[in-house]
Amino acid sequence: MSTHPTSLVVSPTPVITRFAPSPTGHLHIGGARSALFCWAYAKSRGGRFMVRIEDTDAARSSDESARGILDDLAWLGIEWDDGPAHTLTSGGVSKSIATSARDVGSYFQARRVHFYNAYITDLVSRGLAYPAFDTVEETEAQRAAAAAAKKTYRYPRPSDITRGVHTQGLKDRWARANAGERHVIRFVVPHESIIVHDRILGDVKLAAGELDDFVIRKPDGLPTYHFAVVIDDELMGVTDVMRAQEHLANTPRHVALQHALVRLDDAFMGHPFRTPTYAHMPIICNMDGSKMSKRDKAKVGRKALKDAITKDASITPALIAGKILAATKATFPEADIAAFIAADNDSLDIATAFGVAYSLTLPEIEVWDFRANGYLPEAICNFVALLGWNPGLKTHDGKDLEKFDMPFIASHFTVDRVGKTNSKFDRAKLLSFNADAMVAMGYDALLARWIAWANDHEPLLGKQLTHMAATSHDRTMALVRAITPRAKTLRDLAKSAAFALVADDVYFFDPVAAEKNLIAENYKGLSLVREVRTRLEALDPTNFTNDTIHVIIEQLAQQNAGADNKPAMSLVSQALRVALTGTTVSPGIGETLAVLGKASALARLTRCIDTFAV
RNA sequence: GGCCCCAUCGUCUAGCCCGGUCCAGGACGUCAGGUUCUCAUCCUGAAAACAUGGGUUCGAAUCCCAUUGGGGUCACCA
Repeated sequence: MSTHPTSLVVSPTPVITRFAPSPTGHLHIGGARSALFCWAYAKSRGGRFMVRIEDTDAARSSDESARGILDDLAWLGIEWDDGPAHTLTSGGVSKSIATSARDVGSYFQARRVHFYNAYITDLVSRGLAYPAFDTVEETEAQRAAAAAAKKTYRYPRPSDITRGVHTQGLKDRWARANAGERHVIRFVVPHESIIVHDRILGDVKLAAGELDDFVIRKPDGLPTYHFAVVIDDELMGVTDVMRAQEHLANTPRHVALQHALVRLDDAFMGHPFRTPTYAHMPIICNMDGSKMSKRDKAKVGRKALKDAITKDASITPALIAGKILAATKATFPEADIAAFIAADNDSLDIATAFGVAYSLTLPEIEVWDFRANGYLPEAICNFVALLGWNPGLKTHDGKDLEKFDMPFIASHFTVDRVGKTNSKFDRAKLLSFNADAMVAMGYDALLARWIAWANDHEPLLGKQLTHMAATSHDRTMALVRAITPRAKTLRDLAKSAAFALVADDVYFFDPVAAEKNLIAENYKGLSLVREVRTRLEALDPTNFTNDTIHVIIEQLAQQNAGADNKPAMSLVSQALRVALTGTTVSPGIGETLAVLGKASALARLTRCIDTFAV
């Protein structure tokens, strides 16, 4: 764990890591962990952490997604030194990131096409890349034929192409391409085995002949992922690549490209591309072992839909569309919904809209989901850091150290403590971490966070809380203290706080609870409520605290002790609880009263008495 | 299916590299008690794992091999 002091001296180049998301949706929780580890590694080595937006899929990428991903990263506290400038605004506070990024050109790949094209041209001129004119249908057909014959499909190198030779065939192809014919550019892979030295997995060898001539530039002129990554990592000085294991199989392509490429810029003209160190991290899975993906939302939505249809055959796509329209004002064609049910599409939009319309809880997959549901960034980072890594330290009482903050991760992270095995994402444990984090920050901070969260995600609640905190701060703090042990997320907080947030004259008396605790035994409970009301009325409003109230309640309980002389605490408190909240569940009865305050408490007791008095 | 990676309680993991201190420790969850005015919180305790089979060795969770199982990847997506 402790870095050897010499290692810093030995390593001359500063560490530069990067997180390179594709802006096609929200930040995936697995991506968040990748980013966290890259960030932590750079920080632990005094290096720089970079974010680059891989928007080379013109059809699926969007600036909105890019902004969302950057915002989620910033919210998590994973701040990049290099990358797009971004301002995080949360709870009315703004924070700017990447204000002194290195000047290495745009951090959006779609704006770096000139770089890629220069290197493509160079490769072609050296007989290491060639235009190919196959249609998508043709290659698809060949692939299908190979699959039918149970053979591995590899793109066959054209006979007019020889690696490293600028053949006449290549010249002809280039002429056709320049004339405007639709084409891709393929890389002429070397016939040699490639070894990836992985810092987590060890040496991973790919035999010669396993790679085919893969595409490095698409018909629209944009580079493929493989090519853009290799060019940019070199040009941007990336020294260490850390990413999920799903990328392991791509790495030989990248290494092959690095071996073939040389720098074309003045400062480094002719220098061969360097191979960064690689570390492939285990994958984060669902509890059922499958890879955690955005499609899981569709799966859950579809299952609920199917269950509903099984129960009630009259439910049709048209009916569902209507209900979605009513709930979300969004319109979906019946055909799309039918296709969704039949698993012919996995529309996230339909799944989400369906979830809203049918009050269905979809699994949290993206950072945004956790954010909206009231998880704390520090809890998420802490939890996610433990998926595939741990500091290997003990607490003072000998237990495994597993609660820590971002500075700790930044100073203690080492690649050699990253594991090799995939992990399952256990929400129950995350919830536990989140609950602990809420307590750990202290009630003042928690209130501020709760309000900030509510302002962003539940504006009405935010207004209510802001008003309450401003007008009666003591009662608000009492409320937070009372409900925190009953909540695991910021969103949960509102559930336990509902009794205090509802108006004095609208909450509903649960009939069963009222019968049992107020009316039964000849209105025993109600008479206790009357008695409490009389005694509370005598209290000074400024002295309406848990302690003073508790004394009064205990006295009354003692006076109503049963034959065994045990105070009738349960009798009194349950009667009061129903009177004050309409239900039998609330924080301690003294706390409940104190949170409401004298005026509100008396009003509620009066309303209860008026409602049930004979 | 080809190629690649992986394998400790239900889950996250410590231990493995440098065999003995491990009839395997912690955490979450579960269960049982306790505290308690309800619900929670909190406290105590319990059940719960080295995938299987071969080696190597005086000795294997730790090293080697095979099997089985799981995962990833095979795009003009990234």
